[in-house]
Amino acid sequence: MVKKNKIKNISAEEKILAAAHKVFTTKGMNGARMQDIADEAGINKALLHYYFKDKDKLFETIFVVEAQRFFPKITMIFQSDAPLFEKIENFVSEYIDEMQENPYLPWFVINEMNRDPEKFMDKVWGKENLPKPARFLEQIEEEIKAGRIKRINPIHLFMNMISMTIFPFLGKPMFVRNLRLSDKQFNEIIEQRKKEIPKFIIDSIKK
Amino acid sequence: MVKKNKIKNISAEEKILAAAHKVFTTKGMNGARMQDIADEAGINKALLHYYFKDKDKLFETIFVVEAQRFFPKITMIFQSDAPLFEKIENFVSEYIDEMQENPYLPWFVINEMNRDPEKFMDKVWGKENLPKPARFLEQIEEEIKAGRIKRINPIHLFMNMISMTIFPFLGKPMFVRNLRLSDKQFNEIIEQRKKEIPKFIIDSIKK
DNA sequence: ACTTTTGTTAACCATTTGGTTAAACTATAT
DNA sequence: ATATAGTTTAACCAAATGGTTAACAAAAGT
Repeated sequence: MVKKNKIKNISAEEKILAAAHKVFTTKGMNGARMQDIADEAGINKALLHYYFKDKDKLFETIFVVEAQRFFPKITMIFQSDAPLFEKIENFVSEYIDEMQENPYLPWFVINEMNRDPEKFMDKVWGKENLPKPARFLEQIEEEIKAGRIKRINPIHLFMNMISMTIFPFLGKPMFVRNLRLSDKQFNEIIEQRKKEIPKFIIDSIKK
Repeated sequence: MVKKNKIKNISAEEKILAAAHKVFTTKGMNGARMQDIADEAGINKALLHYYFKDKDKLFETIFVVEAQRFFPKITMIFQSDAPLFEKIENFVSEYIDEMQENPYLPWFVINEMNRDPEKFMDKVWGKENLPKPARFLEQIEEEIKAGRIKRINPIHLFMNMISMTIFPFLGKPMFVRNLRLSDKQFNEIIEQRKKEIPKFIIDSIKK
């Protein structure tokens, strides 16, 4: 009656999830085909609908996991109590690590976010559960008042940090082509950015 | 025999182009429906195929125009001979202007670029016609040698500038929600960034 | 053993979607 | 005015696509 953990069942459902993950994150919801997912999983298309009601449901299952992977670190930086500079270093470094392992992530998330912003935001943060930027903004204000950093609108600082961290993954095809970078070189550049971005920021705001 | 510029023809073809522009740039190639475009244009679906062979052809027509709108400024900054700081200011300011008028642009371009990077890049820059970053890189090296700016890998400087300029448009839904910004406030922030980004960069690299 | 539940498939179905056809309509040239 | 070339449409078509069904197989419960 209750779902048992038969070895076969698990492996089928997980094959589906792995396949759906691959297809959805590379093609997006609109570009993904249920048949592609079935093929990728090596099973019959009907089995997809046996485990997951329909395409939307399957997509949402994948999507929520990926979005949770992408966003919580933004929340984290808001709420942690580490010193500002350390916080910046942690954020950049952890984010880049995450995206080096899942380079599709930024495109996937940004793409789906723009496809239907309302539904998206509600699904990622429940209507209530929003990260509170107050702590982060306050912290910057404190540093300014203490005379340790220059006056800057915290929002710009926040945007700059996130932009420099994420965008290179989105613009990769453009960067590698126009800067004549090999894949290896691009990855090296990205690796450098873990230190380069915090340095760039701190050089800019430190008094 | 030869196509005449009858008023009606022009207006039909242009209605199609305007409609295709709207649908493609908001939904993307995969999300766009030929019927939607026809409806938007207020004409019969068959007429789309009368003026444009098929969906791919129509898409490409729109796409090339938009991509040309998005990319040439990157080329420009490489090739101009303006002083470095001025170049940065021009780039940021002009780019933001362009995207304020066409906020869909970054998403559309990034999206299609990731959908098929090879075809994309070839279509935007013909296989030969690549911008040469050498001038820009040299210029930064010169400034470093002249002791006017700190040592920095020009590639990082380039990535930072582009990232800070473009990304806020891609992440808008996230920013407005998490920072509790109204549309008006968001636009004000963006407006500020025309000065804020160059300042942020120059503060960081100036000796 | 045999009944029931769960897992899996091939074949099928309905809708959507890009694209075509043939006919009708409009403007222009003769 | 009428023939002609260009424009527009309604109706249609075939392929793609998401989803269902019915039958069968494998496990689990009794």
